[in-house]
Amino acid sequence: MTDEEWRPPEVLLAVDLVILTLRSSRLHVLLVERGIEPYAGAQALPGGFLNNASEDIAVAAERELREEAELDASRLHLEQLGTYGAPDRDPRGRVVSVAYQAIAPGLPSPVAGTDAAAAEWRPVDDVDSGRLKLAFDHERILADGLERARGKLEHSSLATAFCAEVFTISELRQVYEAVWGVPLDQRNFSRKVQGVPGFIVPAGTPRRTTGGRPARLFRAGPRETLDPPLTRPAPSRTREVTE
Amino acid sequence: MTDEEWRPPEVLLAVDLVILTLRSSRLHVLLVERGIEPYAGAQALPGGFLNNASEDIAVAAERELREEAELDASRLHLEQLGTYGAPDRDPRGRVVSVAYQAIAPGLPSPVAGTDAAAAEWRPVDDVDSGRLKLAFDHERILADGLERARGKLEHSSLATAFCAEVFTISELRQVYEAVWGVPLDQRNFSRKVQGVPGFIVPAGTPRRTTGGRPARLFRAGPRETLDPPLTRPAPSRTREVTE
DNA sequence: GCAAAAGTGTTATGGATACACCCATGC
DNA sequence: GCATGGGTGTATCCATAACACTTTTGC
Repeated sequence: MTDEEWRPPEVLLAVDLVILTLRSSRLHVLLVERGIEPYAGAQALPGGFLNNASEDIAVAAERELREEAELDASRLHLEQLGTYGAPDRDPRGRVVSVAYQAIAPGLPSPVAGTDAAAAEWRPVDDVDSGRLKLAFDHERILADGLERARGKLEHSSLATAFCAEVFTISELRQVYEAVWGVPLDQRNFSRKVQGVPGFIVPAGTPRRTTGGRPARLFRAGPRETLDPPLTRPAPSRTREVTE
Repeated sequence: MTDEEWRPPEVLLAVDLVILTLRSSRLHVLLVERGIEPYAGAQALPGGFLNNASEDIAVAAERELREEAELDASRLHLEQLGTYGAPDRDPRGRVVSVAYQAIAPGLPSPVAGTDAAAAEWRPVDDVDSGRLKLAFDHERILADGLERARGKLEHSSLATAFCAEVFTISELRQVYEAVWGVPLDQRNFSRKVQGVPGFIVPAGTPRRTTGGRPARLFRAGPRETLDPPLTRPAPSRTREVTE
């Protein structure tokens, strides 16, 4: 406020990405092996600094998504997760990181590409259980991203972002089961999602058989917020009531 | 990645505050009149730049809360809302703002103080309806904060942050009615909140009469997440189903 | 025919709503 | 006593959960 000579301090602004996907019914996150110090050799979330002083933060997130993961931001869900700016989080100096969360459909090949050679899909369980350590405060960022995803499945159509453009209800259910970590009744789930207007809409030819009756195909509907929501089973609740 | 000579750009980091409270059953936000350009004379959210390069962002938010609103961060709810960094959001240059949301109990006097002379509580309706214009992108920040608050009332104990240390169930209900903008049945609400274990706990002498039977007093319980949640009535849902 | 996966029907239960009714205080 | 606000009881309704059953394919 009182600015005679005083000038506000400048900081370095970085963008980090929590990119989640489903591979063989398990939740995975994209990690890169760091090539330079600090934390050289450690696993970290993809990310980087702003390109120049006039680059928009969201644009920088899309650029990193393209450069490090070879993913097209216009084809997947991307939202801001939070900003992490503890003074000592990066030994190089004052780096403030804006974390973004991306949800990608399951992809056939990992990310074998040009610039993204170091990137690999890792099961989130490996990080959760402590088997895999991440650089900086990236474990916290990932944890926040997972928590956000779990919550958003209930109230938003985020789950369809894990699926290909057309998908079956079973595939959608597997998303919920993987992210929530609970089994769901296939029959009730089917009716429930179809009961939410605008969540999923039928998509053409019901053919994609894996040995049983072919499932009908759907694609994501226009609705972003689910009403009524899909409530996840609450083991904690029933336990507490019994006592 | 390829850093021969290249250095990442630096940005100015600001903190803005969405401070909400309840005054005479209406939701208010704290606004300050800007004294300097840009937007001199306009209403804006309280906020400011980092003090120095090693100040933590959350600490800066607490400091602004103290300086501009004379509120003690340790006594109220404070959480990060989001980061706003469009390149053209501030004509002075590249300013990235980390927005924080604070919830304060209704206070007797507004904020008549020393440094916070320019701060005033304003009904959020005045901004919502367009009667009151805000500087920068602060209308969007406020809108995001309101949306966040509305959602969090359902799943968290945020509502108690609007109340004094001890409060009646009616007072708590008024919080929900003001933030959601809907009337709630006093009797069902009473049972519902008491049915959530750990949400509110009895607090001593039931005395605070305004002409009727004295209400029992409560204080916030240990629980942060509500299980089961308090669902808000959905007028949109019933309307859409009928059509 | 048989296995496998998808989809439909039915029922019991529990929570939410919408009330009527009772309680405790000030005046 | 009576007005005023706080608290409890209860019937109805509807969404959910649990499960049996039918349908449609590949082999």
